[in-house]
Amino acid sequence: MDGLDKKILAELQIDGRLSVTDLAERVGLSVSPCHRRLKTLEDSGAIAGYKAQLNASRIGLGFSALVFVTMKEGDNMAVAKFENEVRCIPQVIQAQRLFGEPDYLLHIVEKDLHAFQALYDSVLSALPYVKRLTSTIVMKEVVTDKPLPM
Amino acid sequence: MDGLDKKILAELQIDGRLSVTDLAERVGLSVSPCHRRLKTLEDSGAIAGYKAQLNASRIGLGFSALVFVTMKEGDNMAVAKFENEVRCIPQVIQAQRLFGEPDYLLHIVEKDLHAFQALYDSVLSALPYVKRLTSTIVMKEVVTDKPLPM
DNA sequence: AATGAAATGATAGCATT
DNA sequence: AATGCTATCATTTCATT
Repeated sequence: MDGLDKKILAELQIDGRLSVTDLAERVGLSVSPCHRRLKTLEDSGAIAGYKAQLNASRIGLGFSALVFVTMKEGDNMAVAKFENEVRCIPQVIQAQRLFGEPDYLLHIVEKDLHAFQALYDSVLSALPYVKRLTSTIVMKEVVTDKPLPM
Repeated sequence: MDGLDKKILAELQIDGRLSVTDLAERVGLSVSPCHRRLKTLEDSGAIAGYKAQLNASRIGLGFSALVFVTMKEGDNMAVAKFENEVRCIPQVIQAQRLFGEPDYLLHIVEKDLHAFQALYDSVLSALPYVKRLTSTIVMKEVVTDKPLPM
């Protein structure tokens, strides 16, 4: 991974739909070698994929909350089972396992506070091996989806 | 926004580099109307942009932490000044203002624990209007960049 | 508001340096 | 490893239904 590869990654984090022609021009390469480098970056897994960034509130998801999860002592499958359940909840758009307590942070999006309450009562509270849930409402996204520093 | 628009958004959240030709086929439309809908979704802001998703640890950013920020009582510019400083820190890839205390959650990526310590001591501790910082190391990303539910 | 067709432009493979 | 060339495929506009 040299400077040209880093330039390619930087450009594609700003505009993931750049044509290889435009990309080549921006990084100062002609089309073919740029295309070859791009494929290598994709195949190596450095580029995991490409995604459209949606404006959540424009598609009816104006509410966002964080839920901290503290786990009970469980058997050695507790972690895997809990994580699999979490992955199946569409409103959980991000989940992280932490060192120490709480054990997890879940980032939730919903239509509004009422929809969140319903989700909390019926789905989140029913997650297995959970000792305690603590939630915090997000007031504002200050920084989202920032390009990774390189 | 009808069902076809939602299908278009769902597909582009899975693969943001889909050609309009492929997209049209997947949503069951011919190319031109699909192209027209896509432009409308982009122009309306429902699609904010497109981005390559990078594998952070593959580009030397194997360390991730959360930093909770509690603010001092400040003048009425405190919030704006703090947020502008936060936006300028490349390692802060996500920042949210919360209701109640703590006031902010910052999501940080770095090369390793040492790089994080350096950032913490020299940059994060120097942020204005801050009363207290609390940090938590992320053990594992369980869910990242999940498509929004529609 | 969707379709088909046609001109312009992009992609991807291959031969060359 | 980068370049230029070329055939194939995609994008985008416009006329039609």
